[in-house]
Amino acid sequence: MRNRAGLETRDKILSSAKTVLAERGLDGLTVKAICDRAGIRAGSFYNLFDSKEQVTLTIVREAITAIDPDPDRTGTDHVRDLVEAYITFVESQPELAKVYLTIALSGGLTDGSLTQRILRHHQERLDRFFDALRRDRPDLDESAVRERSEALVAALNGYAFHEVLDPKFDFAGHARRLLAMEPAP
Amino acid sequence: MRNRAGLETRDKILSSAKTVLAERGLDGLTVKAICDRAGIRAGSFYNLFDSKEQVTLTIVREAITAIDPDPDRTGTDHVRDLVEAYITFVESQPELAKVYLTIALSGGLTDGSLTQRILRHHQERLDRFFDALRRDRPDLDESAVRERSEALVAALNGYAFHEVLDPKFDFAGHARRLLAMEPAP
DNA sequence: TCGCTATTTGAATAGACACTCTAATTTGAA
DNA sequence: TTCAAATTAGAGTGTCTATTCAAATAGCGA
Repeated sequence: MRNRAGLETRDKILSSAKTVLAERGLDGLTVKAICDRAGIRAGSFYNLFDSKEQVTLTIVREAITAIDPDPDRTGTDHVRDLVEAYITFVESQPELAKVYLTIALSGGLTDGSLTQRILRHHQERLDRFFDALRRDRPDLDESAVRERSEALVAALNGYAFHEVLDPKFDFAGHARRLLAMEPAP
Repeated sequence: MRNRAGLETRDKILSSAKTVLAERGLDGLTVKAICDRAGIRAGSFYNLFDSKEQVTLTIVREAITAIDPDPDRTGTDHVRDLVEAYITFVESQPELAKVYLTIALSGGLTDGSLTQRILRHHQERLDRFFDALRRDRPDLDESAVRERSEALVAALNGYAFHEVLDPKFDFAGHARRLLAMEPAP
């Protein structure tokens, strides 16, 4: 293959960037830090990426894909599946989860393209939960479903947030118990 | 008074810093931006503060106070009061809320002093909710109270997070409905 | 082996940043 | 009014940042 070395370096950069992001946060994600950890020089970095932002964007895209697997199955999944998918994501890739939350909050980069992307994804996720809950609970009217799905997504994000602050937090347990919550009469 | 002018400038700096924080986020909070908006030069800034971090710390301390008013009343307040205090904070100072969440997540500054402070505050807040809920619900055993107060605080943070992402979100409504939630039988 | 291209290097650039310092100015107390 | 202290201005420092580029090197296909 003609450009095998380049692809390998590309992978090294992405994985090193994820590590740096997890250890030092979005602020600590400098080109120098990425290159040092990947064992390359800045020149190689810019041979493979046009900008640092492109790297961050790639990582966020990966996080989005991990949070919402099988987007094609929209229209057939149940709330339980969506919750389990989120649990799997947060537990298997906690640093990616942290990055997602961080960027969502801090607004990302200069031109806001990351924020745009995350907001769009956020809206799609809301819709997907709404559809699934509607299917699971035909006894509720639309506004009740809307309200509950919003509350559910928000609480899930809150639990993820809490888990980042306090790793002893039983994220999976709390997330699953959410499914059984009912408004008191 | 001998140093009235200095105190006035100090106030100008703090309020301008809060505005900048609201408009440009933690990344956009530069000494230059603060001074430009306050109509002063960097020299005056450093006459009144030792570092930029000191300003950020002051603002975060203010946020913490706003989230948890009357810390002396710990031991007498009810869950409803705590929730209402949080609603008031998030609705009246949304950008301060955002800063609080951002710093909690991203780790804040160089030496992590802000993060330490926020983590400590976070733990105190958990304890306060725990105490209040125990008082409000003597019918529940301790582990159930622990679990519920954790879930409540996490969900509140999640709702605040959600509100930052989507300003149309009915934060207050959802937060109040949390109080009425019960695990299904 | 040769040649071409992909890749890497290492130095250089330009801008932003927090922060410092000295000299000028303002201000309040006497 | 006088004067010393408080305050401010404004230029300057050094460090860090992302990014560029010409030149050196490496490695694949023929």
